[in-house]
Amino acid sequence: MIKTLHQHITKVISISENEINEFLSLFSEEHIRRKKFLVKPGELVTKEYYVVEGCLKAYYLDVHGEKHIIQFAIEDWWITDFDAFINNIASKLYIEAIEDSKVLSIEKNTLEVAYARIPKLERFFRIKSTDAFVAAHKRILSTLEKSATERYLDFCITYPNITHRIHDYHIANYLGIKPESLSRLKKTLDI
Amino acid sequence: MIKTLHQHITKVISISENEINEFLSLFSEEHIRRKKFLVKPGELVTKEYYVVEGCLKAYYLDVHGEKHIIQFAIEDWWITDFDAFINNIASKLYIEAIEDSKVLSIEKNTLEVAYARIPKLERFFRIKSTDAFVAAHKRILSTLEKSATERYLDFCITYPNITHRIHDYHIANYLGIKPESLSRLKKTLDI
DNA sequence: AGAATACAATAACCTATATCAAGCATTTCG
DNA sequence: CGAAATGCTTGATATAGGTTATTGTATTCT
Repeated sequence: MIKTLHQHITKVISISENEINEFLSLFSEEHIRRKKFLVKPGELVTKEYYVVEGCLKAYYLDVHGEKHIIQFAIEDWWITDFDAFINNIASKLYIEAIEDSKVLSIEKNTLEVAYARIPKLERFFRIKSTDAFVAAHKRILSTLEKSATERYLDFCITYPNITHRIHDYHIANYLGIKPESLSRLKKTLDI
Repeated sequence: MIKTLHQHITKVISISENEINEFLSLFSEEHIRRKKFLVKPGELVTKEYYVVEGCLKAYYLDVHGEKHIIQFAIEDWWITDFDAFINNIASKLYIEAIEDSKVLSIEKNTLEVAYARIPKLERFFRIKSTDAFVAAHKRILSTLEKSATERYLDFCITYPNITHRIHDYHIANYLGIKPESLSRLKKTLDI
């Protein structure tokens, strides 16, 4: 279980066996059932989660009660409310399991201590952050530039492994359209 | 000129005078005239820029030749094509001065060497990256959730210092709407 | 198995923003 | 200085996607 995280890290930085084992020992294994929550609005978010197995979604409700999915996370992805986690503020997000899932969690305080003991980890998380930043930028571009149909096709290509695991209304929500519109859009694609 | 960058960094991390001066010495001052480019598509992006004075925009042209502004940068902001810079790939962006501007630039290689000599800098750029990531996420949320009018009001509140310095068609472009729509939208706000 | 619930598809109508086109004001430049 | 280019506003019309409602089909629960 820890092994996938081990590989995930050593893919990005070179680090001694001692150091990485010390770091991995700081994570806790958590099991979370479908429809249960890792994070709810108003809570402080003290942990960051690495997904070992399953599928989760991060979403929030806007002032009109509309749900907006920000991120899906499957195996080998990180998920948390980064805004809340980084800035020590109350979460605005729900993070909910779509499937029964297994995650590895680490406390923010623990992570800070680890940064001090093993500076290479700063590098790992800096790289992860910039990657995430670039991905977020790409998503901004796609909403600015593309029609719902194009975004749906992009989604299918980029996340083939997620598409068949989650409902259409989740995808519609992620794309920022209504399920009815996604349905209409899919019909025109079949022709 | 270097002083604003000095303050910018010491606001975020604590670092000795020797270390920060060593780091600051790695930057070059560049002057760039209105309508001139720091970056053009197809180029490798080897530098990151800190704006000391002036105003710049980062934009790209989509397959239909439509222009999309990703970011404005004024005094005390960083700008580059982060995707190209981080992943050593050809840029897809234009970075163009809207006003005559002064920037401090640092080479990627130089920055990597600086990370090795002064590990605290990893921390600084990790924090900057996560901040940028969170800001990008907020922008995603706002395009998913808000009307053009709401986004315009947000823009005016968030960037009061930019609004009066750039043309409406730049703002429209940033908001993802046509100048005509922004004009109409502003008319309804006056009532 | 049968009832209840959740999800997907479709249709008719509505709204925000795009598109196309024209006119006016302001800035830029020979 | 005057002509040209640039930017803003306004009007008429088009379109993507939203809203509401209905029906059919799969899941889930007891």
